[in-house]
Amino acid sequence: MRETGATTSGELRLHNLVRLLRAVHEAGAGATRSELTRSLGLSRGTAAVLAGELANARLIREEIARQGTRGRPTGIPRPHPDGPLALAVDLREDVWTIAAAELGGRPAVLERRPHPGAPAEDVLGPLAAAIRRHREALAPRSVGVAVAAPGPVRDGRLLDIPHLGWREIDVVAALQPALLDNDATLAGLAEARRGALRARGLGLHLHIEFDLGGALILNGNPIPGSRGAAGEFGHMPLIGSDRPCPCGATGCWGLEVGANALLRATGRPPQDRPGALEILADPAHQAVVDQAASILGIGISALVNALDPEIVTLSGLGAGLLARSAEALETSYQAGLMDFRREHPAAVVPSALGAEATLIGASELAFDAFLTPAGVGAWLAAHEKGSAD
Amino acid sequence: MRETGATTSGELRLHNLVRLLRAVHEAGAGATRSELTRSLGLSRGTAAVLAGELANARLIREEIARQGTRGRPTGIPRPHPDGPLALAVDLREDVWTIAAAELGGRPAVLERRPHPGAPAEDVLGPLAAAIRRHREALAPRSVGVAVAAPGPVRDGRLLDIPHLGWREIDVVAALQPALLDNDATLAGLAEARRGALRARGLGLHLHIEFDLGGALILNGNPIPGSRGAAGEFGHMPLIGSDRPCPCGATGCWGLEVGANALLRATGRPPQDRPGALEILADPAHQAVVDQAASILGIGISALVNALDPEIVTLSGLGAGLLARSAEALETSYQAGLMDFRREHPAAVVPSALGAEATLIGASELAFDAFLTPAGVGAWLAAHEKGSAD
DNA sequence: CAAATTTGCTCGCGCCTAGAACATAATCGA
DNA sequence: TCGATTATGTTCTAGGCGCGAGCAAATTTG
Repeated sequence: MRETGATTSGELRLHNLVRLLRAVHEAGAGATRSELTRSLGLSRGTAAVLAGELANARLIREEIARQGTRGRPTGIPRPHPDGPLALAVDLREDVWTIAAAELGGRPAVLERRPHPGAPAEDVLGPLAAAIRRHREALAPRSVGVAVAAPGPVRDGRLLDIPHLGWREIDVVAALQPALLDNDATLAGLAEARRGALRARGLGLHLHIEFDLGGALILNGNPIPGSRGAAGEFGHMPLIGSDRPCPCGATGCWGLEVGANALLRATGRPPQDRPGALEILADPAHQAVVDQAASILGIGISALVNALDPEIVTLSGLGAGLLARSAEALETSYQAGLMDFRREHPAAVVPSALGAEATLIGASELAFDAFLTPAGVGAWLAAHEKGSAD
Repeated sequence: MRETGATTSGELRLHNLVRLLRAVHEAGAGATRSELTRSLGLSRGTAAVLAGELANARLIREEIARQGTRGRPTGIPRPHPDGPLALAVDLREDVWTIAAAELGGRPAVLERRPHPGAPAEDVLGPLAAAIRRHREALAPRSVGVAVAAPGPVRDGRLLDIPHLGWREIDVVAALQPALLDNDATLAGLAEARRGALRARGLGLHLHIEFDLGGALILNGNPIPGSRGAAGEFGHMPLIGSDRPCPCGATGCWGLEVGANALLRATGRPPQDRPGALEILADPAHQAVVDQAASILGIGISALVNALDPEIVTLSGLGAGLLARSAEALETSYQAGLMDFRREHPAAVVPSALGAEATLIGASELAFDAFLTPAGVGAWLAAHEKGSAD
């Protein structure tokens, strides 16, 4: 999806426009036109034409760079203030959030509402209405909607959230024009584009809440499952447990790491996220935290052995476990590695984005669909008559 | 590596030449020029120019199609009989094989020799000499050498084979111009290009001998590890064992599936490959085979849960376990899956290529490096003065 | 044997990018 | 303070590329 690959000389122009616009999106601002020209391997003449065309279509706006270097000052192409917006939706078990992001920018929250959780129609109906309202308010600037959901997603449409009783809910049909993916996968995507996995070849992101999921990231893109349900890394029997998992399998290691593991070990009832955070913060429960961190280390070592990522990032409770119990995690991680990996083991680091990650990932997903010859081409066709500002 | 992506109109020609040549390589023969023209989205005029240029450079030769359809007969572009050759080397613990492959063709064995196994210099020295000899004999047709090795490979250069005492052997330096990868990974690559993983989105290949390795294949390409050592799927503690593994970790499930597991369960000494094959073929040892197959099923289910491949292929002993004990494998595989995966579980099938797979994979690796703008461009530059035949 | 069909071939057109030449606007150095 | 230097934007021409229309060629069909 990131490599376009032109075939005809006509497609070439669109291909290079997309490359330039994508570079602006990735850099946010911060990159000058001359830097972009060089890094994309274009001639100055071509770059001028492309930048002019993007500016004309209100996709970018060039500002003069305040600089200390010699020579004629170059421009800094920035996302245009009237440019495209992606709508990012973070759907959680008890609340949803709608945000809008400009190219290269962070999503800004438009609306956040608690919801009843079940039945699914009572959640998705109002959410669909809210999305429609915001889409209409943002009118021609909106170029796509992407939704992050807290459960396995299949075929880009169907969502399961077992403990809410959601079974094969067709979220895309309910929300109409929308892209859908798992929240952990999208947190990984965000990390790949804007966080610690940026510019890395192969990276592994693990997101821990009640469940343990994530994404394997290759060159900035999550490896997609054949049915869109990859990254369920928590559902492997890595620790010889025979505890049944709500997923239907047995002994999943994610059961011993997630929020419910902390609650169980301290005798609290399950499904209490604030409670889990309390335990994580409470020095009196260090042993419980150490135990979860140790098992996390085992799981990470198994995945590093198998997949050989360059770096592993942790978000959600995973970041907390790493912060509070780095030693236990590191010890079991090292012990589980193959000998030849111990010399240069993949670094295990916390996510750089925190709670914002899922919204960022959703907006990246929406912009990925836009930043293609088809998407940009459609925008250009709609804006080409508009002259320069 | 497969998507080139032209930027200038000059690169466009090379890009399309590579696309066409790659299509011929993938189809072997069997595809007519008009079919290729359509599937590549070219106009007839452009296709004529491209085909002419490739024929002129002795990369393809067009033969007239014997056909029953109406209309003017189209040509069948075949690899040129004087076209490029890839040298594929299968380096095993006790023997090496050198083979040569044409575009789109199977490797033909040139030389096979047993070797002492250790020290590494005594193996690689004569092998390097043999490769050099064959390269010189094939003179200008040879476009690359790729080596499949039976152990983890790091950084594309370093090879470990613990039980032969090979530690961080720089195979590439010893064999000079050569690409190196793990045999299981290359078997997976072969399966992806010429076998059961062909035209699949995400596939998983597992190769079982003494060790259990493989490759995760996305759109025909193995996911590369950050240090080139991905696919060591056997080294995860999936079954609660505490058996130490020669790799340095503990409880690796590959230990209970590979050749040594069969030998151990029947009281035989380890490292006896023919012995393991005997056990696999002997109905008296069905229970032992069932046990290994059952554990294989557990491992596959864990990997399917985590990675969501469309299909899983098995080679080496894995194909034998599937053939001899499909029921035990299937039972534990199903039991280990997450509920929502059981509806359409990834199919588990034997490799379509058998023992030839590693050589095929090595030749694909060598041709992958050639079938790029740089590789084909260099060949064209060397052959452009030569007129048509 | 003629009509129909499919494909190959040739050529002009529009489009694209590179690169050279020039213009512009900053810093540097005396 | 002011020319020299440097880096970049702008303009324009030249060279290439693929498309597509029109025509030629070769086979099947009836």
